Amino acid sequence: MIIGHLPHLLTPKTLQFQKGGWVFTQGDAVNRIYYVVRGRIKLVRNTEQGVPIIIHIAYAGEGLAEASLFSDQYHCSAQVDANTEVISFSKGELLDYLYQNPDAMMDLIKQLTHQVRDLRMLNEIKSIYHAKDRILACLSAQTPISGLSLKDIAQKIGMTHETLYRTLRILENENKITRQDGKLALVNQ
Amino acid sequence: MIIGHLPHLLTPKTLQFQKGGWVFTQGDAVNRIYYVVRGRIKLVRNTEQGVPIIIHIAYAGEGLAEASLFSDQYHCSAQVDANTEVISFSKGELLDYLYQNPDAMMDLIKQLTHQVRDLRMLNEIKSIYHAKDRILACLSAQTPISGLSLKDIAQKIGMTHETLYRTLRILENENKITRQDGKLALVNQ
DNA sequence: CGAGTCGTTGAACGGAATCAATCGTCGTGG
DNA sequence: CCACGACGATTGATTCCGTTCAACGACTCG
Repeated sequence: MIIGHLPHLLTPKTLQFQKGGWVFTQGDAVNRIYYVVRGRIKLVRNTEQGVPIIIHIAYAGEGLAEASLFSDQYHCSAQVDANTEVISFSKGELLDYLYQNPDAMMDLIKQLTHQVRDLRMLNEIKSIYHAKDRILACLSAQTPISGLSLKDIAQKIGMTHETLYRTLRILENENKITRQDGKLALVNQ
Repeated sequence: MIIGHLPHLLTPKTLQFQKGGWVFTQGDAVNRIYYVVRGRIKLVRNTEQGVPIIIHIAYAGEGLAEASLFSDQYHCSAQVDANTEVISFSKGELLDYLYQNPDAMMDLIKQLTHQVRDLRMLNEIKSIYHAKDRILACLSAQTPISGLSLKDIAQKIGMTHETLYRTLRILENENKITRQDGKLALVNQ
């Protein structure tokens, strides 16, 4: 994560939010850049047609709308979905610091390229129609799901939690996967 | 795209591929970084379980596995899915150039953050169950689909082309969308 | 001219969503 | 401390709709 590499002079601020709160709302001026430390945050965009659409659900370790580093206003709202802790940095300070530290920039590029890779993979996993195959692909691909509840995993791979529970049960009975205290693992055939 | 900002001294190479050809294969040493100029390339990973999984399908304008900038071997294979033109740069030269040009790095960061945003949004769109809603969300969200065939769009938003055709017809009849020479557009209610 | 691909429509099936109910746990406040 | 509410995990029954398989016309490219 970006956080580990940032010097303290960047005046990070830690904030606690309760479910339902707003970290920022669409149209707000972008002054600070946020990262989720604990909890879960929903990014929602109000479209011109009036129908709000979910853009992303951010979990611990993720940044909120990093693209806002380069825009003046947030293009979406960030609604807290569970009790959550976020850390924030001044956008200006962050940009200045990056610009003067090639190593930090390169590091950020590295993180972003890995994020892109993971997201692309997740996208393809979501294209798999059958729940069984999707779950197996998710496990084969080492999609980062550690620390997530089953419900969150279901959300992440695009199926209802009911279907995830049922299909895990089937895969377990078929000896394709194992479950020990919530951790899923493939059985190497 | 990154390409526009790169100086000619980076010795770009342009290559043509026919369907079925391989740009690189899993395990190859990463010497060059590729971008799709025209056509379509499938990224495939062979998992330890032996089942190959599709990681991504790259269209014109996209980079292939930018994450490989920071690794020694490709972690997937790139198979040409249609007659395709790619441009490539030396990995070493590219890294050196970036490292010495903060503006170029910042520019790359900007592109990557936007890519991340787009991918996150696409991910959420794919979580929408009903075909109608998914298509409408895709159009509302201004997902970049221009230039893609309907078949490619179907692939991108995770449904079969048959379903896309049928649902577009329904949405057209319901006056929710319009189609003029293949271009889709929302009807502003 | 033929192969390949895209766009399109039809019919049938299967499986994932949906709604609903239960149980256990954890945190919170009275 | 206990009651209550919130939430995760789980299972059941039903409905619906997206996939699948199949077929066809139009078009392009070699």
